[in-house]
Amino acid sequence: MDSKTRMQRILEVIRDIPRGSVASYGQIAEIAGIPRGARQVGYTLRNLPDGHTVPWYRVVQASGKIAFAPGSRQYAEQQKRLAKEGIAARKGRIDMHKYRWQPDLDELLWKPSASWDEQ
DNA sequence: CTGATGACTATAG
DNA sequence: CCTATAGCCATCA
Repeated sequence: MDSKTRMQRILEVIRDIPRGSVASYGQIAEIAGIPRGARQVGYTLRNLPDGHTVPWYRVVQASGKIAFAPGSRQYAEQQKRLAKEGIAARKGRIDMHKYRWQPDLDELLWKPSASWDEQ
C-alpha cells in the first residue's frame, strides 16, 4: 500500500535524526519526500505502536516549541529525554539555530572528498 | 462521498 | 513574544 510506504519513510527519517539534534515536523516530511506533510508526520507519531524505538522526542515544531501542552505528561517526558541528550528546552522551546538537524552538512562532514571549493 | 480532525506552519497584528 | 487565521493534507467517522 502507498500510505504505508509514506509512513515508513517518515519513520526512517526520524530514526536518522542523530543524538543531540532535533528536527521539525515539516523538515521530516520534506526529507521524506512529502512537501507540506507536517501534519502527516504528527499523525504518524501519534499512532506509534507499543514497543517502537522511534526517537519521537527529537521532533519539535518549526518554531522550536514542544508540540505538547505545557504541563502535560508527554510534555515533561519529551523535555526530560531531550535534556538527557544535552538539549535544553527553555519554556518548552529549543534553540533551533543550535540543535536543528542539518543532514546535508552531516553528509559533507562524512564525505570530505566531495567538492569543498564550491562554497 | 462528505465533513471533521489534528504531535503543523507561515503570516499578520 | 503571543494570539488569531488561513492554508494544508492523509485519515476517520
